[in-house]
Amino acid sequence: MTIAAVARQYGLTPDTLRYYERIGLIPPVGRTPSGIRNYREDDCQWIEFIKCMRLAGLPVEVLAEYVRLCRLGDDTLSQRKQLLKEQRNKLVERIADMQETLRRLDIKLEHYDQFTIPGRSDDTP
Amino acid sequence: MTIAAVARQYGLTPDTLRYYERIGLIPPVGRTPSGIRNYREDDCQWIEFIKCMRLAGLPVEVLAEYVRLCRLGDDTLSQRKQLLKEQRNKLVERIADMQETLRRLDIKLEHYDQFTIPGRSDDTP
DNA sequence: GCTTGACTTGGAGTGAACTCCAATGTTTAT
DNA sequence: ATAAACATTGGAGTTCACTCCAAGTCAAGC
Repeated sequence: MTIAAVARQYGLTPDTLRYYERIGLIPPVGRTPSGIRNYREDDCQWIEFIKCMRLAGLPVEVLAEYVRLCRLGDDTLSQRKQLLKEQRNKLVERIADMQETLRRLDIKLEHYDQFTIPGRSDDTP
Repeated sequence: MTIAAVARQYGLTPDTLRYYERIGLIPPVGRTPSGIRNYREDDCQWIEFIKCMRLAGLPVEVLAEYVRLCRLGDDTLSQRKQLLKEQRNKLVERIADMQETLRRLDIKLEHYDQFTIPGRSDDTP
């Protein structure tokens, strides 16, 4: 799979994929004899995983460290687990913050409803 | 209330508060005769609101626009409502993304448990 | 075999959101 | 009344995460 195809498949750009590889956010990708990246199944797995984690806001630095540990083999299992656990806990906190904000926005919107002419609005046809 | 006191109260820095005011993320704060900011109750309300929204990732540009609309009076009620509704919907999406990621992290962690010596770990004493 | 388009690298540039600094003015405590 | 601590401004610097570019290489179609 070429870089363009992978980029299309995951909604990233080739530049982003090269960047991710450069900083170790995904392991090095194999090349054709002429030096062109040839993405295999498990490269795609990594990309999908990283994309998901990035979407949730995990820092690239932390993810790069995770990838580094994975590449060091089984000796790093507990370090990896620790790293993921930390990120998990931060994520839970951030979700809670966002849910609190959501609650506030909903209250504010309800409040606005009282002052806005109750008729058709843009996303409730 | 001085800028330092407000900063302490909300876990921000004076620099951030000045920055927020400069870019219109909070309405202009009243001054003492000598030009020093004197935060009143409703300045603090704004700061608390903005802090909550920023914590959830709403862009400063959008929040500044919201503040601008608020300061223009009742004519902007429906625009404000529209703005908040959009941000609310994006927030819901982001929360969903993060919950999906959380689910994956939990699965991964469970998986790690199978390979890690089940003994005391750092945060489950 | 030559054009067209995709790929390569290294490095520079961008945008968002702060964060820091210097120079200067003000308040407070001794 | 003077030092220390805190305030002001304008503007420069930082961090994060990309994103773009130039100069060159490679592959596919005609």
